[in-house]
Amino acid sequence: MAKNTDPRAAYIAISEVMFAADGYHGTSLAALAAKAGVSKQALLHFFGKKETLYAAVLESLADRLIAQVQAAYDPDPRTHLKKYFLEFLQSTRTNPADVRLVVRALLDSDPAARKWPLKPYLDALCAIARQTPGGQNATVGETMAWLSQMIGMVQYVSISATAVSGMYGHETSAHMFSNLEHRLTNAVDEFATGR
Amino acid sequence: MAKNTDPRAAYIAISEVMFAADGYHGTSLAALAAKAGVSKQALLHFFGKKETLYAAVLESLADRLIAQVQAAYDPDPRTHLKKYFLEFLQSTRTNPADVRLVVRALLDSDPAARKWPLKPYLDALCAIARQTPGGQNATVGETMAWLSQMIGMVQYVSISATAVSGMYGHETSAHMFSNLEHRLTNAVDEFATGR
DNA sequence: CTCCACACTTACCGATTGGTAGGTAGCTTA
DNA sequence: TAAGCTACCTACCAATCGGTAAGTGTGGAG
Repeated sequence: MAKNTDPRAAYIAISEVMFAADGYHGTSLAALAAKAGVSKQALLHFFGKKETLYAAVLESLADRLIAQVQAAYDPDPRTHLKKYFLEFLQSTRTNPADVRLVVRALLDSDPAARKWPLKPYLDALCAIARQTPGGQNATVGETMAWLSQMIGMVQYVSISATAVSGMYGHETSAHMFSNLEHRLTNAVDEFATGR
Repeated sequence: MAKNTDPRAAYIAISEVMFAADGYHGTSLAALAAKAGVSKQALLHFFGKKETLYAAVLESLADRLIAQVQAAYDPDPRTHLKKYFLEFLQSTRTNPADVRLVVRALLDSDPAARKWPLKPYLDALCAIARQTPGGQNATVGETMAWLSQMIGMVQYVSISATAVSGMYGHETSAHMFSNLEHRLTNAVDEFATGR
């Protein structure tokens, strides 16, 4: 019953890293099992299907993203947003798997399947943004549009960091991160004051 | 010899759409062949391996991206950039496959493999940006950092459009595009005038 | 008419895929 | 102690994977 020995959570953690690295189709049950040191059937025992395991990984990811938003809490919504985005940017350097998973989930999202595990995360950020002075005059659509651009910049910089490092050196890549810090802070101020 | 009957180009075009939709690992040779109305071996006859076909698709993509940059030419580099980014944004709505491919290529890019087919495209944009008054004071790293954020916003909005439409309605998604148009134009002015 | 390169084809291959069937060791509960 | 649950295991399966081998038909050059 102890959580530190919950095999299910351990399998999800291992699967997340591998799905993030190679995508859903690029990651086989056998490879996941080998990494976990068990047989395929240990995974199938808990999740039944590969698809269900992937869904569990995305759910766990969503929980972590929301927790990160809450961890950056500040009574002032503008400061809350700033703190969150800077920590979010920082976390993409120490833990790139999450961003890769989100982008892969976006790419693979089936419009027909209405299940969208990351919606609560976006809703949480949207609610905070609309508490700022500038956000009160903004519609949900405007707020979401702005949010997507914020998140998009962070995620794109993160996933392209590897390639950019290879092409132009890691200094250029590092520059992208520091440049983005200023841009994020400015953008939050811009939005929070209503432009 | 006539280009409109060149089977190789036709196979690349079909493969691009399918690789963009389902990724490299999610697209089988059999599926590609079925879409093209030929057998697997028709594809292997031209490309030898699936990997080579994928590389040809990326090369074709890079050519098209560079052509798009050149098509937006204007004697004034600032206008050139504005025209390009707006057309780039527009093209992501009419032809989402390209953006999806780029992002997938970024996600799947192997740091060990030094081949990076999209570098000429980035170099072309970088050269134009550094011709602007503000760009002349910027290092390559600063310019690349800025460029990545521009491209990142466009690409993220494009790939998340499907999911956002499902979650918040297509009006919100449309708002993201129009909002981004202004932001891109302003950002080019900001960069070109040196902040 | 012959030759031959081109653009394919069918037939087949071993390896790997996700998934099923059925068993088992160990702990917990009655 | 017997029953039952959890957390696995081995053994196996059909389908599909990327890729090879060996032709086939057609159209143009000599």
